[in-house]
Amino acid sequence: MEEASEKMRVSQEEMEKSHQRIVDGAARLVRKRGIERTSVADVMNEAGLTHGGFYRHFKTKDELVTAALEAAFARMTADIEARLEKLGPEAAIADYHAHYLSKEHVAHPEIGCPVAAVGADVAREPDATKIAFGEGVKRVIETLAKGMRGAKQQKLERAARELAMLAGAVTIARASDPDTAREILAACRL
Amino acid sequence: MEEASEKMRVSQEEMEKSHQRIVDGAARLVRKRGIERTSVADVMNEAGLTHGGFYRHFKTKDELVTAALEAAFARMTADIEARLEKLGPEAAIADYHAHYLSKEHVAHPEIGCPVAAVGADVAREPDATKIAFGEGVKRVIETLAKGMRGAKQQKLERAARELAMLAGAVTIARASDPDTAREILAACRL
DNA sequence: TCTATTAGATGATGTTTATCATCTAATACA
DNA sequence: TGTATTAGATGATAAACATCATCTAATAGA
Repeated sequence: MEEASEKMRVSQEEMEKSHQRIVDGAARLVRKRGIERTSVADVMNEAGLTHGGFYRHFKTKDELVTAALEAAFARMTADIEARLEKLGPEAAIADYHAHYLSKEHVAHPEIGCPVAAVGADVAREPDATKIAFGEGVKRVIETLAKGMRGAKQQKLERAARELAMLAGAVTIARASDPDTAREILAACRL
Repeated sequence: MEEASEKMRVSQEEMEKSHQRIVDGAARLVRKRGIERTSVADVMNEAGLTHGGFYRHFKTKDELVTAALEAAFARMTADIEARLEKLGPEAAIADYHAHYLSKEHVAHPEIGCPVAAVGADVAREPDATKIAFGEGVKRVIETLAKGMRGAKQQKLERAARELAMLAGAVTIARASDPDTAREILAACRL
């Protein structure tokens, strides 16, 4: 095991690991602090690197944000998929519903749904970012629909409404005083 | 009508008008560009003033943001109230539902619902701001509940779910590509 | 093994921004 | 009417930040 010296060039393999750390760190920081309040330097720090090296990985901060959102959505979809595998349709949805509206999810945006965490932010980002976001949303809805019964179109629409309500509820809960937060979550919990 | 000279002190009445212009401009800018991207100087400019005078009206930017949110929620509540007056219960809710999910609302956050416009932003603001936001949400829910039938608690819960879904849907629509936006809105339109 | 390439480090740079200090000319109250 | 007060203007200041230029030491391919 050699120590990394200061100005070391790193192997391709190492570089890919760096890339992953940068994207994952950005996905966490962006959901926690928002897009604007997440600086490139912070992300690089989080990845154990310094700010200058950033531009070997991404052309701009926007590009990083887009990649971070893709990563966050991928995790979210995988999470739902895992519950489907374990619990089967309907039960998986109920389980996810409860998880989404839980105290823990509300308290930890950095590992939670990107829609609730940065939905309003992304509305002001460039088109490329919105396209990635929309793609992520579409995939989440399709995954949720897998856990529902009925005709395909009905399932997709029900899934879309479900996501909208969940994201709205958690967004409101996080933006409100604890009392109002409780009320909203309880009303949506059902 | 006298011209306003450069370094004029203005009457109390005039000052209150300035105050209103500042708050209203902030309410518009904040919903349009987000809290971070709205600078004190921009707001003052919008109000026809220069940046320096700002601190005669507010102690900090946070205080302005809080006031702006209160103003935005007040307008939203008044809007629902007006529909209730004109259309009566149920019909007013249906009307507001359709308006909320309309292309126009999606395209104009600066005059629309603050939850969809800056919900994610407010989650990262100081407690004082969140308290004002929660208060606004509570008032909107109570107003929506007036337009519903059933027991009081049921009405409040139904109203809360309605607001959550509406805000979630519009947030997603604004943050996505046009295609995904259409799908979400259609699914929630019912 | 030798050399061209490059990941990451260091150190600007220019911009944007919240906030403060100071100034001036009206207002508001005595 | 005269004087203390203050709304708003001008100009500074200091902190963040995204991005660029440059440097260095390894890697990767011959």
